[in-house]
Parts: sequence; structure tokens; C-alpha cells
Amino acid sequence: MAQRDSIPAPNFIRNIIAEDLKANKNEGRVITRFPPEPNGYLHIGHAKSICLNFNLAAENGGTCHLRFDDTNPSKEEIEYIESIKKDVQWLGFNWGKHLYYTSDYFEKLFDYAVRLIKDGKAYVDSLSADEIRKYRGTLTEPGKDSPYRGRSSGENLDLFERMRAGEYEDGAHVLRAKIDMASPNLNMRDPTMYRIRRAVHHRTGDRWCIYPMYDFAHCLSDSIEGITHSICTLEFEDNRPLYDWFLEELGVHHPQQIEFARLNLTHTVLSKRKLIELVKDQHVTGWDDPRMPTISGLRRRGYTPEAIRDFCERIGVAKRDSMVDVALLEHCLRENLNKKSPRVMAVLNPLRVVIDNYPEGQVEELEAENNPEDPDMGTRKVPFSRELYIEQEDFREDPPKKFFRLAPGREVRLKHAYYVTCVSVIKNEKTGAVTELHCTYDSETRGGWSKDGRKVKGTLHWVSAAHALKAEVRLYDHLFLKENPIEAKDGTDFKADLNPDSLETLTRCRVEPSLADVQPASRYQFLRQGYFCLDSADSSPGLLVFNRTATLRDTWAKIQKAQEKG
RNA sequence: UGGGGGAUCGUCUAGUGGUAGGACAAUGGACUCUGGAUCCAUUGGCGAGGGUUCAAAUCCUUCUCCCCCAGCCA
Repeated sequence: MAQRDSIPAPNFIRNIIAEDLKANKNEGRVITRFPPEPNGYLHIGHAKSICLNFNLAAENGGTCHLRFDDTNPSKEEIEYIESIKKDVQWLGFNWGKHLYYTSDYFEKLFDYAVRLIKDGKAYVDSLSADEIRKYRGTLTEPGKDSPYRGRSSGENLDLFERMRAGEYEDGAHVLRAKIDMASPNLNMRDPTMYRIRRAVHHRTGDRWCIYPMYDFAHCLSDSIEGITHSICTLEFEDNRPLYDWFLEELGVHHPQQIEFARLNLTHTVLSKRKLIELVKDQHVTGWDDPRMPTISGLRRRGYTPEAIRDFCERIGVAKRDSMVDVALLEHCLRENLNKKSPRVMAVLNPLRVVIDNYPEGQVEELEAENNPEDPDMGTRKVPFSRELYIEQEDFREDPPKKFFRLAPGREVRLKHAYYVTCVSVIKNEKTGAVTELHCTYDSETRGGWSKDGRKVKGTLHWVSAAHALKAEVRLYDHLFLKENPIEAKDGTDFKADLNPDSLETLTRCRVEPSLADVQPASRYQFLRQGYFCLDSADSSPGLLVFNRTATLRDTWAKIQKAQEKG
């Protein structure tokens, strides 16, 4: 564990970079980049890539660029650019002055394309999209040359200039690299470099009506920025020969593309398409719904950047497909929150308790530690009075084995307060539901200690009825029931695995009065319940709304489960 | 039946010829004014077969399984 803080664990990319450094490749520079397309919100899978790229650079005294890969004006929006910048910053990374856009290079890219045309390495094709597909061949059959493949470089140059000038309709022509229509790698069968697309670009407006494709733009953007290690996900392995081809033909700075396996997490989905579908079909309230694996969702849920960074380090980096247990993410979160969250008492499902022998009208301010893990966090005062609320599930009229909480005749400790004994139970005559408990307290146990040394098995959290604040609490659970929600063979889609109980809203909660002036997004441990944070969107001074970030480990729940099984 | 990748405890990941290690999960115990935290222990793995070697997760070989690729998306 201490190793995490000092020497980073080895992974194959760290090893490659270490070897490059040893061989003095790139004169010892390490420059990486995180290149999102601004057409969606960042999620935990992107966080893996962000941590990888920024950490690799930082560990080696290098820099990491943030570059928006904005080559497709019909899909991209400014809203996404802002959210991506915010998320990267929130995660704790700083691109400094290295904020770039592929669209910054459109003019240079055009010049590179012209050079390839002049060298006879690119040509304008006038086949339709449909025809191009047919000419491409299949996985097992080679493609065939387009009838336009033999155009002279003069003709190609003229056509390409006129494409740029806007003389043709969308789709009338494309610029293609002239490589090999019989290549077993489909990417090398004369890939498209430019297409005509009359759309307003969020940065270049209507200055262009031709836009470069990913394969052409990406490698050259990396090259222009002096990137040394271009790290991407596995599905681009087949694109690497093309990445290398453009840079080789143009004789420019040649970064090394390295591919790693993208993150998969149990009980959620991380594909952009599926995430969009959840938002669009209103299975969640938006991109920042606290159940979403998006950075904005995790933030609103109460996750910390430290926890996410720790997680990204612990999952490692490799090339095999993998599915990480979401329990690891939750572990990183709890470990971080346990150390820094102040403890408070909140009753989620209140049950009224009257302390019969406590003087009516009396109020005591009892001292409570804010965090047993960190005495420096100090103490606070909690009011105690004759009428209290405890958690409904902390009382059982007929307690099962190993139930250490309150029951008729049984004595328990109220945290930071007194030992109390249940003397009678009041029930609703019709339903039989327990509506109120009567207890007596031992005035000699103030603060929760007994001088005679007698022990109690259980300690309960509570609030004073007259002093408690009302609050709404949202309990979140995994979005999906199955570990890996995928399309089934019978055609039912991944949404069939949605957890119907992923959100439970409790509106009658009572929290201790010290929470009156909580700051937005501040995080607490509700004693014996879990970690909670104030909801940044729906909470207001008049209505406190808390999100459950994570539960505490619940040993009692395990015991109960085991008992049910017999 | 084309090409490119990948297989190590339940999960993730180290290990590049010399006793297969860590983390999460699980289980048991200690401790505890949170059935939390902490601490200790236990369980459990090299996809399969053949070969080379004193010695193989690692080298050779055959096989099996999984992932990706036929956008004018990235």
C-alpha cells in the first residue's frame, strides 16, 4: 500500500517509456495527450485515460495536452467542451497552456493533404458512399480500385481545391489516400481523408465545408504538437499502420501509438451510445444523475477526485479485455471518505422514543467527536431531550439471534448520550405497526459510559425530536442488476437489466441541527448509515436534500442473509 | 475461410528461465461508544496438449477460447 505513494506499480506502458528514456529516444521528452471528441460527457472510463496520460507525463517531467478532436461538426457542441474541461480540472489535472483543438490545424492539415496529392499518394474519388462500400470488398475478399483512382495529380489538386471552395454538394467527392485496395487490413484500402460536409463548426464557423477524417487528422495533430507517446484504446490497433503511413509518407515527427484496454465496470455501462440512451429515455434524470458513471454524476453523488485517481491507479493498465468489480471503486471511495468525513447523526426512517424518566422540558448539550479517525477535527454539541427519534430498524419487538439493538426490556447505548432501556411499546391498533417506544434512561451513564462497567451490546444513533431538521435523503444503488448488462440473444436490450430500485427517496428523515448550515457538496458520514453529501442541484435552505454516496460495510446485513438461508 | 490483438486466484494486476506476489471480494478471528474503521489469519490461479532445459507463467510447437475491423464516426 505504501508503494502506491512512492514507486508507481509497473505496467507495460510505463515500461515502454522507461526504455525509451533509457535509449534517449525523443531526447528524453515525454509528451502525451488526452484527445476527447466533444460529443458527450466524460465518464469513469475516460478518467482511466486521463490519469494514465497526465500521470505518465508528470512522472517523467513531461507535459500532457488537452486536445479536442473536433473534426466532425455535425456531432459536436460547445456544451461538451465546457463540461470536459471542468471534469478534467475537477479530477485534479492541469493542462497549463496546452489546450488545443484539431480545428486549429485545419489549414496545416489541408497543406499536408495537398502534399500527398502532389506526391501521387492521394486522389479525389467521385464514387458515392454506397459505391465506395461495395468497392471496399469484405473481410475475406480484396477490394477493387475505384475508376477514379488513376486521376492525374493536377486533376486531383484542382478537384480538391474546388471541394474546399464549396463547388460541390455534400458527398459528391472525397479525398482518399492511395494505398492498397487489396490490403488484408481494411483501414489500408484507400481510406477517406476528407469529406464534404456543409455544417457550421463550433469554432471555425462556415470557413470550411470539407473536414478531415480521424485517421488523417489525429496522427498529424499528434505530430504537430510533438507528442511522443500517443496512447489510445485497443480498437485502434488496426488503425496504427495507417497512423504510421501518413507520418512516414509526409516525413514528419512520428509519435508512437500505444493501445491499452478500455475500462469496463460491473453493474453499469460505459458506452457513449448506451449512456445517451439512458438519458434520452429518462431512465436517469440527466448526465449528472448520481447513478451515472459519468464524472459529473460521480461528482454529484459525492465521489472525491482522490478516490477516482486512486481507483485508476489500482486497476492497472494492460491489453486484455477486463471487467473491474465496482466494489473496488467503492472501496477506494470509502477509504478516502472514512479519513476525512465528519460524523453526524441522521435518522432515515424515524421511530419516536419517549424517555419517561427524563425531565420534561430539559435539554442537554452533549459533546460528540467529529471523527474518531482524526481527533484534530474536534467536537460539536448535540442536543438531547425527552423525545427522540431512532431508526425503525434499530428496534425489534421479537429480536432474532445476534440482534444487538433495542427490544422490549433491553438496554442499549444512545451514541454520545445515555444508556436507555425499552419499557413499553405503543402500536397502531389497526395495523399493529410500532408507532412509539417508551424507555427509561440511566442518568449515571451520561456521555455513554457506565461507571459500574456494565456493557451493552448495541449503540444506536438518534436525534432530538424538537431539535432535528427535516431532510430528504436519496438512497442510490447500482443502475443495473446484472454485472454485465448486454443485449441478450432474444433481442431484449441492455435496459431490461435496469435495477428498478436504483433510487429510493426518503422524505421524512431527521438530521441533527448542526447540519443547518451545510455547504453545498460537503460530505458527511451519517453514523452507522453511510456517506452522504448535499445534493448540488435540488437542495435548498428550505429543503435539505442528501445523496447517499456509499453505504458503510454492513455486517448485520450479511448475518441476516445467512440466517435467512438457514 | 482475411487481418489485428488477448488468455495468470471469483475480479483486477505483477512476474521476460530459478520458491507464482499484491489489491479487491469472500471466509474466520481480535478489537471497538459506528455490527463502521483498524489489525491478524485463511481460501484460491499460470486456457489445453506436446517439446527444449537441472529448472518453464516465461523459450519452441500444436490446439482451444475471447475481443476488434467492411462509417464520407472517433
